[in-house]
Amino acid sequence: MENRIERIKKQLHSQSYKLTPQREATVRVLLEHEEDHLSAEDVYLLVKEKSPEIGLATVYRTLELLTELKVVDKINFGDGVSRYDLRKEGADHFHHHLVCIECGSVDEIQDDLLGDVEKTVEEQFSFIIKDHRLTFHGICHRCQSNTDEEIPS
Amino acid sequence: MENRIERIKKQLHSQSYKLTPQREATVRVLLEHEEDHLSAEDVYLLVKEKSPEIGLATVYRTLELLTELKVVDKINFGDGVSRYDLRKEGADHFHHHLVCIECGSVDEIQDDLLGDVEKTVEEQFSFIIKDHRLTFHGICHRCQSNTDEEIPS
DNA sequence: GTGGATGCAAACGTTTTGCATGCTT
DNA sequence: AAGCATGCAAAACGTTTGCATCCAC
Repeated sequence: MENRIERIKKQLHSQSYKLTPQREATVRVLLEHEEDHLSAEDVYLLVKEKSPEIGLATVYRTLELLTELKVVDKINFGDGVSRYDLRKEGADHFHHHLVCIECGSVDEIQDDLLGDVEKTVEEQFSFIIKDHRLTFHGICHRCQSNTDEEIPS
Repeated sequence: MENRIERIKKQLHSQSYKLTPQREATVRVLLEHEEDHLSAEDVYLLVKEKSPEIGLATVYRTLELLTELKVVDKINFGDGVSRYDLRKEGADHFHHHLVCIECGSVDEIQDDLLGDVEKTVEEQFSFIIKDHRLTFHGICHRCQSNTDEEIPS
């Protein structure tokens, strides 16, 4: 935790940005909710719990900055809001997502499933891949067992 | 062209929706611009050329309806607008996209690249895949040859 | 004291909604 | 006459921006 903050701090400094208290509070929320896929508003509300004076615009500006630095990835599951997902330590590719159309849950796949596919695409379409987004929509394992129960969000 | 309209008409009727003139005009625009990735506003402006009395809300409502019927797929490339992409005839999977970070162009890949990957995911994560979204971000073949020219959008 | 960072409120662009009107059967 | 579909305008929503203030060096 602390060393991840330290690393992000260095990354900011290397581009002459500072890790202000507001930025640190935002990063901490992201670290504490690594498994969730928080929207800017979600992050704002969580940061506000510990630092009530923070403004929504600052959260947006911080998230934008972190996206530029590739500390987080901005992703959109089609529900009209952007969500922010911390990059895993040393991950050179963006992980994939399983979105359940029943309960709305989002699970992550860390495995690099696209190695071969990317090689094919680069050769066949002369396209130099810099990043990717892969999301599967379907029914998660939890909803398969609880077929007739409502899953609260 | 005409038979594709006919098929969509039947699909609407089967769910007791009508193919009104406005809906038909919208579908025709989508068919005529199958390669593009039009936003709702884009569609609206194009429909307006031939049917100037149409309202933007109707276009939105039509696109929503077509999305429900899986005639089109709604997709978001992260620029804040939803785009609508006709499903290819008989395509059982949604095609993939190559988004160029230089010139903003969007190319399509019709090949089913994910067969093996999906099998792995379904087995390994007990997830029943209903749909997918795969987008690569990188440099398209045109921008690789024209490295120092500006490509107009 | 200078420059970046912040908080607030206003502005913005996209999408949705309410409602009165219109069309079709 | 009933019910869906439409057009318009207003509202809603997420996000960005302008600006005065603040803070760190």
